[in-house]
Amino acid sequence: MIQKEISSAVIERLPRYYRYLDELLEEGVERISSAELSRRMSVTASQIRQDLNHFGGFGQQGYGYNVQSLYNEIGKILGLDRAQNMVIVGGGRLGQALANYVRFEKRGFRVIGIFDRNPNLVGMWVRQCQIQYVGQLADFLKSHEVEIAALTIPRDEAEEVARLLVDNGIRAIWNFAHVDLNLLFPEDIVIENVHLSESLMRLSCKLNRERWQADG
Amino acid sequence: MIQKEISSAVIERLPRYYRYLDELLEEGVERISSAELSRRMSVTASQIRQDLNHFGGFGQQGYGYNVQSLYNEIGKILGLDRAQNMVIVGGGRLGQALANYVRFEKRGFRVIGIFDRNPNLVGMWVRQCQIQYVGQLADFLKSHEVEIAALTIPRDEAEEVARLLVDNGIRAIWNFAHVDLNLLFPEDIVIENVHLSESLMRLSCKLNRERWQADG
DNA sequence: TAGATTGTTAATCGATTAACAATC
DNA sequence: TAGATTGTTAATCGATTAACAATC
Repeated sequence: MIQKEISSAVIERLPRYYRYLDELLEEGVERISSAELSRRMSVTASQIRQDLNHFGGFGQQGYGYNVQSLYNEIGKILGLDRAQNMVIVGGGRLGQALANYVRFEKRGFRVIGIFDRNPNLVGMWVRQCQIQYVGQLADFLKSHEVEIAALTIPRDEAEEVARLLVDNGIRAIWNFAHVDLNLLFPEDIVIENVHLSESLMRLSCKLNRERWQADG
Repeated sequence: MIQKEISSAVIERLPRYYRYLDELLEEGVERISSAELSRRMSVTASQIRQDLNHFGGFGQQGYGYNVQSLYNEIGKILGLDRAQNMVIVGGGRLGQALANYVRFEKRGFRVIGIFDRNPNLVGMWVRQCQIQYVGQLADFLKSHEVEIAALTIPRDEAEEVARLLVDNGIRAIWNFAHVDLNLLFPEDIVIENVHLSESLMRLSCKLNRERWQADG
């Protein structure tokens, strides 16, 4: 598997390919051409071929792509071919929602700890985990192999906790707090921001523009 | 306010500007130059000026931008200058998390109904709403003015419910289910997808590439 | 072999950045 | 007026699409 420098535009799209391939597998489809996949996903066949070729020839001329092996290959690129431990910091509803999300487990993500600073939440069972006091987080990270942390706490606390996480070996932060953590850490710490309120604003913005266009 | 055709790349960035302007207001900053803002946000000053100019001259030569008025203007573009009602379909933890999220209210989004098909959840209070049975959704939409619906239900049910929503006047769907609803509806229905599992895969993908680069 | 479909190069399109004249 | 900083045009860069030769 040759990896050229892959643009983030391609990385953005990979999980979506993966999802469609998963659906194809469920349907029992064995092979698919870029043209057929392009119809389903409504992107150009050209783009599909370009994207997949970044990783070396997954396809075969005159045949197309084998769904199962393409699925496996993309899974490897996404790092889904191994179990990955994860902690969740912030045991509120959002943290609980993430912990309960069964599908993550199917992808190899395993929540091994949930932490909160609120004593009312500490001790509560969420799926297979009991919420622990956040003061125990550092020790926990030292004694467990975890690279990924989800951060579902308020903005004000996020930076401090993020530093603690990184200082204790966390390599990737799935950040739901409204701070741009990426500006605070060196490049080799992976940050994926999910800013829900910004997403809602985009929705509202598009809706607003619709109204505009309808008016004028 | 002149509105040229605005690229989605710009719309993507607007909420982030809005957030930074909000922070500046909290700090009591009255004016800011594109250069200074560019430092804070770590984007180019050029991009900021280009972006803001899509909407007509918010700035003033030799002075910069007035934080308060720029904040207000962007707020208008984002449609935050008026109250917007919203229903949540799916009363699980994720739906509850969204309903509880206070900050949305600050932005004018008001959750006026939560629905679920699970009888165990029906009747439960979440913030100011009591979860209702999903069978009552259509009637509710007919008798209330709502344009926005958040969809936090499993993939399999999403399409059917989305059709019901659209048939009953919903104009914008904030979609957390793992389906591309945008492929199913005409262009004037606004869809904003939040695919959390894909977000986590991107995180994992970047982490995976880090490891690669470290190795070889 | 003929047909299908990829891999890959070249052309186009759009978005970002640089530069500078306009103007507060 | 002089200095600062925008608005805006032009240049660059990157990503998407089109086209077609390679090959299964």
